[in-house]
Amino acid sequence: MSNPQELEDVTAQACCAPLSGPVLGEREAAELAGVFKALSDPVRLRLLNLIASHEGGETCVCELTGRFEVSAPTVSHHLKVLRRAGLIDGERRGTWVYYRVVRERLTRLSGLFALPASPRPEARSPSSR
Amino acid sequence: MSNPQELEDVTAQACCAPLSGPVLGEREAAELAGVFKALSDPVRLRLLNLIASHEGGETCVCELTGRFEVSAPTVSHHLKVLRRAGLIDGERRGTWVYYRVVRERLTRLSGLFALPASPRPEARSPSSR
DNA sequence: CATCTAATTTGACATCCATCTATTGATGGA
DNA sequence: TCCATCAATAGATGGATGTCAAATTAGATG
Repeated sequence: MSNPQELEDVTAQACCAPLSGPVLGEREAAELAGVFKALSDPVRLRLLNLIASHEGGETCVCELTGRFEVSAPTVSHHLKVLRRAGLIDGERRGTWVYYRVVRERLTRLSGLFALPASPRPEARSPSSR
Repeated sequence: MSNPQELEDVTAQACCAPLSGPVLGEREAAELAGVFKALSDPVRLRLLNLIASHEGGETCVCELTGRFEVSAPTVSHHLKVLRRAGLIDGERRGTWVYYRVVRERLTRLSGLFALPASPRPEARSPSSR
């Protein structure tokens, strides 16, 4: 799961500066978009939620399949997508596989939506172009 | 743009509790996923970034088209998607249309990725099932 | 009213993606 | 070694989505 060559992280240096910060380059935008794409599915969101809120910090896949209206392979697929986005990481222990969230990743995303103190509404110059 | 019946907000009560919080219901997950879907495109991300970082707090569409490798109708389409997700709002003034970010929306997203103090790693009960 | 420009909508098309069934890989017990 | 179970992969398919060109709407101006 955390095997280096098995699944490269497509979003290595994505995300950091807030969305209201300096202009996003094409590359950063693409990487960031990848993370959000991973979060853009209801099932994946619920999977992430279950894993993140599970006591012990990790969840067995066997606890996830059957809890959704989709088949086990589909759950597996979604876990893979979350993993490729760097949001979770998995580890096999005997028969079962356990997933946990990548804390730093979630923490970083949080900062993305920070906004500056004020949008200076007095500066509303209509046709200032 | 902010015309009530023109474009209903599909994510009215989406998002609030952190992803690590109480279990996400199907409906909340679907609504939240919608917001992330809106953020899952590089062009949309750059548009949002430009609007959010523009001085005066708003940006004329005329400043956005031509700044991308996509056509004007496509930019318009993406702005509509961001609008439907409740991330931006637009207003026509004379010939031009101006967009601004919905601050509270971005602020709320920030809280989503908050994590509890510690995942209690000692509680790693392998096959507690 | 005619016309020009800004922005959006429409319709078409190619690609991507979530889902399933069937199969394969991995682990552990009889 | 054989089999049962958990998890992931492979391949197929229907629906969603990003894109564009062309048409349309909305204001401003002559």
